[in-house]
Amino acid sequence: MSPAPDMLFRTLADPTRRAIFERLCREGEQTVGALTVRSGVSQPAVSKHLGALKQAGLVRDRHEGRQTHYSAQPGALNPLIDWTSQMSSFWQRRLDALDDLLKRMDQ
Amino acid sequence: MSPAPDMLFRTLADPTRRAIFERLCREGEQTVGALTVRSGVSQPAVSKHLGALKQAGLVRDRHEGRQTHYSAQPGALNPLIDWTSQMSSFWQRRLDALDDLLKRMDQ
DNA sequence: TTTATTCATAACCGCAGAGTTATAGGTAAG
DNA sequence: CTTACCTATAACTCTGCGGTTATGAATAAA
Repeated sequence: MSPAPDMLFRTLADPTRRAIFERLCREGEQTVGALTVRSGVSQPAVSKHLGALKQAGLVRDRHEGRQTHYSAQPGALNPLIDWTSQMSSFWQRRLDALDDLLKRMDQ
Repeated sequence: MSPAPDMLFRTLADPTRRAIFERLCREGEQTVGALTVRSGVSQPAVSKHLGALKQAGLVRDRHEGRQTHYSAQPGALNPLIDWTSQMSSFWQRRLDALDDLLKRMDQ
């Protein structure tokens, strides 16, 4: 029920938006114009995606003159990592319990 | 561009569907009826969500008489883990490069 | 000052998808 | 055989959102 993973999943669900985030991770800081070029969509669309990414805490913006530079925000993926490892631990724990049970039945 | 993370993100983006998956991870195998009870939505809605989860490889179904048991499929989250760690490694690598540069400028 | 550039916002459109009710298929119970 | 139960599918509605074009605001260039 924690809101953090929800926001991240919804934000990263869109392929275009995730592609933008990936580019920022791979290539570092980019201006809106640079991001727009190979995005396959219009500049306003890119701006909206960047707004969503920013609201999810996935990117940071830095204004310099008349252009805005965006960069990926590292730690933002942590809730996602936490969630996945938690899910993994759940079924792992249940496997352990099953293993335990079988071992005790063995004796 | 790999299709695996895309499917997982889209499937897990919906809160209701993710809640169902979480329950299966926490509590293990469940029938459709049991999952419907505290889901807040109708039984057909739950069935559709389970269908989506199954298509994404996140759950497995087991037919027993007139009821169907669903269980979480452990390894299915691996592409997600890979993707996040890859993104993390990207900006980590760039931070290392920056660190290197600063160190060399220092001398 | 005027013009050009860069980005964000507004207003609108179309569609994917999450929800519903109704119902069919298959299995257990009477 | 008939009835009741469990799940899946069909058909439909409606909202959210990703896309567009048009335009505004701010800054650089001429």
